[in-house]
Amino acid sequence: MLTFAEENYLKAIYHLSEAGKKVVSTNEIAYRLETKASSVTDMLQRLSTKGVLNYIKYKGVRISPEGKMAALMVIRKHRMWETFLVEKLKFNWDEVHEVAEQLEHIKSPLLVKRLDEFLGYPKFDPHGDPIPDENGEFFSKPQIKLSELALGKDAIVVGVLDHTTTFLQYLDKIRLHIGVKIKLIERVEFDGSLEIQLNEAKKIFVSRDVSENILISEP
Amino acid sequence: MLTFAEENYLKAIYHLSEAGKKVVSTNEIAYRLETKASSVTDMLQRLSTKGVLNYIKYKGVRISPEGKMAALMVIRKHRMWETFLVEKLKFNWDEVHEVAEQLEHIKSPLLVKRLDEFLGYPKFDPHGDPIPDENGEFFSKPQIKLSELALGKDAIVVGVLDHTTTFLQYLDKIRLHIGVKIKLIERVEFDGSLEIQLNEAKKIFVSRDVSENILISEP
DNA sequence: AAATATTTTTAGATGTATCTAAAATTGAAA
DNA sequence: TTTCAATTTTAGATACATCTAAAAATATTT
Repeated sequence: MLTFAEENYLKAIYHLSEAGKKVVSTNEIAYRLETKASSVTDMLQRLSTKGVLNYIKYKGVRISPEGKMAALMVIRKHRMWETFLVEKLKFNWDEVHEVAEQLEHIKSPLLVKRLDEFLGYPKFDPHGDPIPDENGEFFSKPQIKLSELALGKDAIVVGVLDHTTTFLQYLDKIRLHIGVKIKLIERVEFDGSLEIQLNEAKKIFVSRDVSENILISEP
Repeated sequence: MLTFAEENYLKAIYHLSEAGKKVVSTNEIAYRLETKASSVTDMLQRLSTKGVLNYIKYKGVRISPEGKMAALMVIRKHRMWETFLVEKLKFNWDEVHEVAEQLEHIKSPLLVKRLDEFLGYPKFDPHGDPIPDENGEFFSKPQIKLSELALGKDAIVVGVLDHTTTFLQYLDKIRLHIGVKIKLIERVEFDGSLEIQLNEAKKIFVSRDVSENILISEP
């Protein structure tokens, strides 16, 4: 049985390693979790003993198959709770992260099963991120950044890379949500900002920074 | 901000003191929380420093007004989550306790508010226990034990004193649920067991032990 | 390749939450 | 009222999760 802190480390390592593909360094983990490298070393040694990480001193860490599954189950719960909060409790998509960070650690297989049923087996959370199923499998839509969209092309907004409150609230303000159809009207060479059309109606400008944090897919 | 363990101690002390009325001893708390008296002493000293308990060495402990409110908010969340699990996720009433023990520690005022709305502001949980409101206030129905019901009298089942899985499953089996109308047909003097009629239909026998763990009120 | 910089680990503390064993206090019985 | 038993507290450990400071290993630059 993993503690809350252990689950958080595992989740961070899973994300940093791009789904377990890459080796992750102590400093990367420390930066991500806003903690000290020495604390990370301690935890890596403990998680290694528990068999969820393959850790070699000074050489970085790799997530084990059991560790990957454990991380995926935490991510599954996190995204399922976010979906619950938005769909059922009328939370805004920028209000769910912190609460889901707590709820993701609740241990009850029955609860996860029933919640999944109650939500109608959702495949994506309110931010467009895929929800792993009970076997850790999930859809990964082919997607590119809005900044990479070709001029004149249509696309659908399918996700965001930044999950901060400020970014999500800004997207609310400009009415740019998951599922919205967009067309690239113009790209300003000087600063990389874009003029886009939303739902064949309103035209808006977004900066390069914003366009690099919005994920889109072919319609 | 209180830790999980601190909240659990406060809740236990609140219950043992009968809503903060009585002074509670170290041993009582240790027995209730299945821990050692020395661990309890440690915790009482810490909680006393935090202002939620008034503790005098060797003389027992009394819950402070702030402590009482904190305990009530944990109990509020516990009972609200139990209601959610039964009403929305189709849990049986004997399956909810352990999960609610985890969920009651989630810190989010917005979540509590929205959950309350979502459930339609319930006043009682699936076991018939009252749910305190945001000010810590709750209804306490005038209620007696089934064992104290007068012969030939009608009553409504409004609660249980024992919350264990085995007891609740037994009540399911004999179809004795919250809200059921009962009438006392006969009391066996020898062992205190009762013959009762459920919903003006089926007649059943229950032992004294069982009858002392069922709460009823006048119809 | 040696010197320097960066990264990582170890050593030693701190706070939480628990334990066992021993000491102190209280309450009850002789 | 003294003695004995029960209760409660303290002292000293252990595990978790974190920290700072110092040491060790690795990577980079000259």
